[in-house]
Amino acid sequence: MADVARLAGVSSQTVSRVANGLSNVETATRERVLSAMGTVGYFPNSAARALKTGRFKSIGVIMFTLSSFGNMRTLDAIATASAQAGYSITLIPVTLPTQGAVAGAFNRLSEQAVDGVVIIIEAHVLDRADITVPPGLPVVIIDSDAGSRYAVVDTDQATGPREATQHLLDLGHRTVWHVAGPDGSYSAWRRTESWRATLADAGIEAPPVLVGDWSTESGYQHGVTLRERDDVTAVFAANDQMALGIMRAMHEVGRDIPASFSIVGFDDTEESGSFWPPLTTIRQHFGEVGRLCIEKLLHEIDTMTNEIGTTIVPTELIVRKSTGPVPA
Amino acid sequence: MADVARLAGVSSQTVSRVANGLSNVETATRERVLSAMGTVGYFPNSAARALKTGRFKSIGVIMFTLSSFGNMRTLDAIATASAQAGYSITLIPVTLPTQGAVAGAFNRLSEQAVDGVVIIIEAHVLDRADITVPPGLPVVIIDSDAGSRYAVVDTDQATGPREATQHLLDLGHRTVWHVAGPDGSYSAWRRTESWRATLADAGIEAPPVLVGDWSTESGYQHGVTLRERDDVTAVFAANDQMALGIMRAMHEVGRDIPASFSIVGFDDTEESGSFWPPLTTIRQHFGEVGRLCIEKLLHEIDTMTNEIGTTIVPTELIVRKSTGPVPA
DNA sequence: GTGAAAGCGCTAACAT
DNA sequence: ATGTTAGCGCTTTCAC
Repeated sequence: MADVARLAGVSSQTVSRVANGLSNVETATRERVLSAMGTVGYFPNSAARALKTGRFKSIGVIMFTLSSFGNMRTLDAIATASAQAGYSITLIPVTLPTQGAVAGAFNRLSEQAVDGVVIIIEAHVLDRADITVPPGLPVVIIDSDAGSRYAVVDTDQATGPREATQHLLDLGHRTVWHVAGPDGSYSAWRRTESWRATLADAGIEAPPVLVGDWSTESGYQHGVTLRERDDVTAVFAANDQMALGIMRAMHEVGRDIPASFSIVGFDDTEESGSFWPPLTTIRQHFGEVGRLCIEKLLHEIDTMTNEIGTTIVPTELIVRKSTGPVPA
Repeated sequence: MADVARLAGVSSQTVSRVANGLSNVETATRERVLSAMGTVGYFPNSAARALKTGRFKSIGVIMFTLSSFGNMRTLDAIATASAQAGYSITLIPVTLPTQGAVAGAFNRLSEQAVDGVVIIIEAHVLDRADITVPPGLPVVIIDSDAGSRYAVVDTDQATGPREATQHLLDLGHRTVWHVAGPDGSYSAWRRTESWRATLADAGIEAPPVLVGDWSTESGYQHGVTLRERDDVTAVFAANDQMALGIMRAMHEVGRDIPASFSIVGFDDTEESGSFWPPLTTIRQHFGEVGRLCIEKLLHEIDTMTNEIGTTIVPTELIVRKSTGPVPA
């Protein structure tokens, strides 16, 4: 910067004004500074700027694993929305979902060069008294029940499973089995509860829950169990990957879908419509979640307020070919 | 920091030493400082530290879209490897693959708070004279032909397609059709070239290439075309998603896989083994690519050297159930 | 419209 | 083992 100032024959102050696009610089001076910047190859040093202004123009994202369809889509939307607002994204990965690892990530948060944080950790960790977000740091949480203490953006996890279950009941199935997400996942828990409530409303006792881990493989394992039973005609899987695994198990023994077996998934991934048969599922709007998230967070950052409360993003039932009337 | 120093009755220098875990501090003093930090609620200011040291402890990642299986797996590995080395990841998304957008991202690079950059942009953009990485900034590029000017980590894109094509020829198929990735993708181009060369080596004239865009939908479209022709018995698809779309098109008209039609994909996603039928494909080791990438980059950062040259990560042919002998 | 001075919070270098 | 000094590159404040 000093070089630029010397070359342009102005003070470093004026250079700063030009760099920030302030108006009170004469056009001729501005030109001179700009060209000096060019020849010197000047770029503002973000550390110095951040030190002075206290703003980093960056948003931190805490997440366990990127390798889940939903997280990735959400992150994509977050990155896009942030970029539009001139913020970059700092990834703060938490390798292990252990208590210590999460606490560590939260503690390191304060020394991170970020103006605010989005937390995508599908677990009840924020309920723990020993894990707290540093005070004064704007935060938005995705898929959490912490709406009473933080700003939360959440997908509606109740309506979708209800629609899925009801859709199957309407087709004449006597009951609907459920392959759930892992213990400890808040989303998984709510999908299970909604499925159970829907059956209860229909006066049906819920069959035992089969607990998976979101993976295709765990879906397949449960599918192998389910295919042995003639009385299982309909399943609601807590995500599309497990649904895919279940369908594979059915195909292996020649059980036709949907003639002898119906299944509904959850997520609606890019591929779900091309599974065989194309999967009936609940579409989540991950992009919308990410967008709203950043909108909220930027507002918090600008106003330095804490926007407590939950924003709900709805889902949609997408009926394809994996569901049909109960077999005769 | 000054507060901590005052409270602990030491100089700010000693506080700095404690904060950085240096050894030359008496245990009693360290304790005192540590407790003072606790009561004050002290956290080091990364901007000030960066300003002084010139190191940001952050690695930039430039990428087009997160929503591709490979990119996301690579990013996951990059994030994990970086975290282990104490670096965070700054995402620098390029929303549009236009020339201007890329140039813009590269220019902004210099004012970004990063010590080095990983570029995951599957296109020949780096060949353009007008797009250059700021000099002095350590860079590693993934899947590129720029190995003569930059450090590159690349998946072997030749062997896999050759194995895939040869696998199909060995099964007795007279020729192998190819559904390719989009024009402009370096990976797609190399897969196509390798497929063509393998056919040529077998004395077979290559059928016309069907150009897709990596999406399931584009695979489906080409599948609809291919299923009309009785002479098409084997296809090599440039990724698993397009393979899935092609299989769907075949299922729709009742063409049995692999009895009347064989297909090989590329990538080996989490789901590919659960497609129906389970997909024969070429496995890419995205995690390894990401890991090597960071290893190289950190070395560049530490030594401030430019490690020109390409590191190749091999692939594997995974034979499942989507390929079989040519129909009689 | 422009410049001079001060200081953000930290650490490298040197002194004790 | 600890303290003192200086300065990283920028912006804010105030003077002109």
